[in-house]
Amino acid sequence: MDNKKIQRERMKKYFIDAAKEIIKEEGIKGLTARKVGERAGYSYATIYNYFEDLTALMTYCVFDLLEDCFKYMMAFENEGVDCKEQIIINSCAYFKYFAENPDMFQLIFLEDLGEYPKELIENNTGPSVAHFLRVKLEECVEQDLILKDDIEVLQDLIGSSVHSKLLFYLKRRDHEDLDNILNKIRNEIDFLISKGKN
Amino acid sequence: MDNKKIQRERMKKYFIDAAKEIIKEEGIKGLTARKVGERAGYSYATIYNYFEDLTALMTYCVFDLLEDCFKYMMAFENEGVDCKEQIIINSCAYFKYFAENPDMFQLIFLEDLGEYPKELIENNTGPSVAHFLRVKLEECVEQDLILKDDIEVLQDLIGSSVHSKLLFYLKRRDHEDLDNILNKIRNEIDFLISKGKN
DNA sequence: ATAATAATATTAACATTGTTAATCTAATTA
DNA sequence: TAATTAGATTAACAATGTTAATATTATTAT
Repeated sequence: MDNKKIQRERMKKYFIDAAKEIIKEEGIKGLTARKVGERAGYSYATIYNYFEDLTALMTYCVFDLLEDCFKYMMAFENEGVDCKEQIIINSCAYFKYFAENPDMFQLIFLEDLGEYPKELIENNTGPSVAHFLRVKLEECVEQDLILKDDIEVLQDLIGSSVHSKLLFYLKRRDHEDLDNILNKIRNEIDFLISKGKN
Repeated sequence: MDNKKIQRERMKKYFIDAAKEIIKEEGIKGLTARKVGERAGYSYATIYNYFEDLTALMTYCVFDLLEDCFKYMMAFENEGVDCKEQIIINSCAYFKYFAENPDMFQLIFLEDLGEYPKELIENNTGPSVAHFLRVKLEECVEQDLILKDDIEVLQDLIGSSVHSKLLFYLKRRDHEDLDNILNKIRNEIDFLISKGKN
């Protein structure tokens, strides 16, 4: 009976889609078992036949929503542009995406989701943002902008620069405005890549 | 009637202390109005005579707990040590403090606390960790390790490196162990300060 | 010192929440 | 068509933050 599995997956999807909608419209705090049930067209308790608990459902949402994020980011790829500039553009796009979608940041980086179900990890083979950055840094090596040995550190420092700024911005721990922060990101990447080779 | 104010402050302190204890013992999720009331020796609703709501109480705790953090950090200051090394030691200490006190990280950087009461902001004149880092970087300038113009960027990049690693470590978004991360911090600061001057 | 008043603390109550157990309904199988 | 199973629903629980009504204590006025 493979139909069983198909049906089960379909049911799960109803709840996941409902949850995604709610998250998008009302944020994570707006996500409740009752609302998910209602929107999916089932009773509130039915969820528990398909998901361990609410955070399990949330976890499925994360992996689904991650795709949106990637798509947004990749729209900024531009073959013609110099690779350092491409890294800057992409990092700023990454920042802007989360600045515009704070709940995605919350979900992807902050929410306590326990361990991810392995089912989800296995399916997550798409090209990650980290991977994109690495490819571009390798291009920088070819163009003699940075040293091959520094790729690792630079990748980490650039990622840190952006993530930490997102953290402070979205959690209102500093009071800089968006343009200011984007400038800082630009400056720092420029600093890292220009001074890298020496 | 200035006694009124004194008494009010005292009452507030009872609740703040109770809340701090609970946070230390059971984490932020363990903090409830009922528990605070019980531990402070009052009914659960009395809190609302002294604080707008639970998050207001939490905010007071943050500022109180911040002091603990500073003390811990400053214990690592060592006049004899080279300034680059001092920055590394201090950054690692900072990381370790939050690694050992994840709830402090949650409170200080992640929790949604709304705007801080101005009363608290005004009293917060203690030397911040950021300030300490800046002083040490200025020392590095004097020793010709870095350029004066780069202080800003370097301060930001070092802070970002540590904060972002804390974020990923504490929220289990990567799976590196503590020693590994501390090594990375060391490497990155070393990279930033060694390559800074060129 | 006692009565009136104001300040403060407590209890009761409400609306929400996640989650579980008991019950009902629809589908499958014999 | 009857028996069984799977699935969905309702009812219920305990915990939470918060508010309104009530009780208590402290202050003030007579």
